[in-house]
Amino acid sequence: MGMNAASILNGLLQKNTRRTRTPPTNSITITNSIKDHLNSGSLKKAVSILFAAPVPVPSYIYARLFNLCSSSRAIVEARKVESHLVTFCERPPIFLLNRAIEAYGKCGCLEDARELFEEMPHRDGGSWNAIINAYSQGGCAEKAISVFSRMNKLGVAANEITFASVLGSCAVILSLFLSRQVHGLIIRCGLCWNVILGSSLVDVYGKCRIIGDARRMFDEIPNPNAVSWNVIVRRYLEMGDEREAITMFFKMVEANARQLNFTFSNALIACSSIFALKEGYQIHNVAIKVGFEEDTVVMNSLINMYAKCGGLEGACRLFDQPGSKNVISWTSIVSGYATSGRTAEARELFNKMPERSVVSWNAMLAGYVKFLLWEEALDFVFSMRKTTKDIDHVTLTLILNVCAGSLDVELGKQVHGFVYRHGFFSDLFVCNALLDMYGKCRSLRYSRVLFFEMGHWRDRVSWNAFIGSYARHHQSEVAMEMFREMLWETTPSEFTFGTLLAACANIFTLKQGKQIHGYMIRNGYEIDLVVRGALVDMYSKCRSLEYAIKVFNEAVLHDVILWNSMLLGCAHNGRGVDVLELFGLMQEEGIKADHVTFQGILLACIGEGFVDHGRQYFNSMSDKFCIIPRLEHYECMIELFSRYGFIDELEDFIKRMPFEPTVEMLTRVFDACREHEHSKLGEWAAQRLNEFKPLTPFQFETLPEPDLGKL
DNA sequence: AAATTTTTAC
Repeated sequence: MGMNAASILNGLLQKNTRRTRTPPTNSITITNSIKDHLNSGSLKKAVSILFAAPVPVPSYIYARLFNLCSSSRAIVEARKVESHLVTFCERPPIFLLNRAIEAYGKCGCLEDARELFEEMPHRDGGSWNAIINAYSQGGCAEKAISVFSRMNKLGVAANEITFASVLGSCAVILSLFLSRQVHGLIIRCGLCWNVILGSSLVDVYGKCRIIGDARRMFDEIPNPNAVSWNVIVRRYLEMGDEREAITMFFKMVEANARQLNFTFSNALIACSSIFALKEGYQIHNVAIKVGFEEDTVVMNSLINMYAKCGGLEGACRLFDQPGSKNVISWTSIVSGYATSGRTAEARELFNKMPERSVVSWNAMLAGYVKFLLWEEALDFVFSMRKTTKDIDHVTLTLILNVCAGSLDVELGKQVHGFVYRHGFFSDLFVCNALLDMYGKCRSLRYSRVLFFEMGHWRDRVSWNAFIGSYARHHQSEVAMEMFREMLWETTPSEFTFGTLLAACANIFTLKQGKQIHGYMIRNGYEIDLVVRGALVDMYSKCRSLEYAIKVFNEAVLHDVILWNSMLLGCAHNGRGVDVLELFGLMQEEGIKADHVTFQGILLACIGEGFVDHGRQYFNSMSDKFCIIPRLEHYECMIELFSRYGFIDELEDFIKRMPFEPTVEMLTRVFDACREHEHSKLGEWAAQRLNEFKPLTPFQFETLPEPDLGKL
């Protein structure tokens, strides 16, 4: 302890001076020589000349030396200058020692800074500022604050520099209590008109998520500068109030304040996340007007905004401008195509990328995942693992989504192992994706183990995933019990209610479903379209069609999903005529039917025996509604013809299908033929059934080995 | 003399 480089050098210096009685060197010559080196920026030479001279130099030379040490982060030189100073100046001026503390702080040597500060026989306010700032800049917010409180106890007056550092530290530890106290002190010192302190207060209140106070502080700043505006825009964005972030940006334009490129990117992020294409376009115009269209950050943010807000053409136009192509803009473009479902084009662009980062791979993969293209996604993961060893928490989350979507619990377990081995276990997003995967793969055992292993750093999403796995196992009582358990720890979200209601719908427990509905009303939860759909579904599956209709009618807005819930609800309750009537109303409202709508309609036709109608509706799908009938629609038609004995039509239908009939279809046809005594078609079906060989189960091991564990 | 924000792509 205490034998740092400075003190060793100190000792050497003293020995040196004692032994060799060098004649007093001309101090002016030395000073001039050091000045020359300082002017040409060669710090090392300046310091070595100083170090060789056993005489003090004027204070301003030491000051310049320390400043250069600070800006070039030269710790060795800083130590040499300090040791020279304390050796040859009997009582070094305090302000020079303050410079030394600053230099140590800037070099990140907080221990040197602290030691010097503690050893100083006399300190002034600047010494306190220097050490507090060193701590606050060096990432030791708590230490900065504790030195500040020591300073206060000793009655040393703080100034704006002190407060700026302290507020910076408050913003790191997110202490609202402390921030308010410092705010009080600032007011008492009459410093609240200082722009920097004002902006810092906006910053710290915003970071503590007291956005109202942040805004009040902002409004009190007499002349907000570029940083002040940037902070308020950024804080609104982080609060999720994108509208206000954009509004503040335009206010800034009105106020003629100078923009920073970051302010543009913050405002554009706000536009992206609420799909505000029009506002984004206006911001683009501002960027052109103030000459920011060359700035890479602004350019990339603009490309990203257009790509996200559905203005892909605009994004491409910017992208095609010379000098606009880099990894980030490439990735934005690929992501724009991928997330809008144009995966083939996205992939083509992706393949053309001159350079890719892990984010580029993730963007492409996210596209496959979003559009449920599990096979493509899996192939893509394999080539990703072959091409690069880059992988991050986002990749892992996406791979887990693929596992969940394709119900591949084996691959999921491999990923789980990878997560353990590579230190991703502390990532809540990854762990929640693991929980979700086990839940969707119906691996309740693994879900439970993981959920309890996660202990108390789980969040609301973890609970939702966990409750979801019980719901999927039709254990709605346990799901409800877990819900009550959840309330001790966190607050539920709309997603929770959707999950619980689906669980109730699956096992037809009206009582619990009503409890959840009641809980939501009592606690003032907004019933959004998803939850409303789940409620309609639950009530109708629990045979409370009247409630279902009531919930349906209470909606201000009916989207196609809500209509579908209602249609299917009626269909499941044997109210086929109502289904067809509702379908008419739905079209009057101008809602475009989708494939689920037609499933409801066809089910209604089956229930009512409307064979003609069924046939017409089925044909209208592709003729009028541009919906390609899916497997389930073909199944409905086969059921319709089979149940009502339309065997000739059945034969015609099944033999003209654009794909091979499934085992289930053939079995149904076979049964229908037996019932309606139609041996010809029955024999045909029986023969086709015999051709089916037992399926070999999908083996992950036989695929090219990705071995997620080895990299 | 010194200090505040921000770091764009999943």
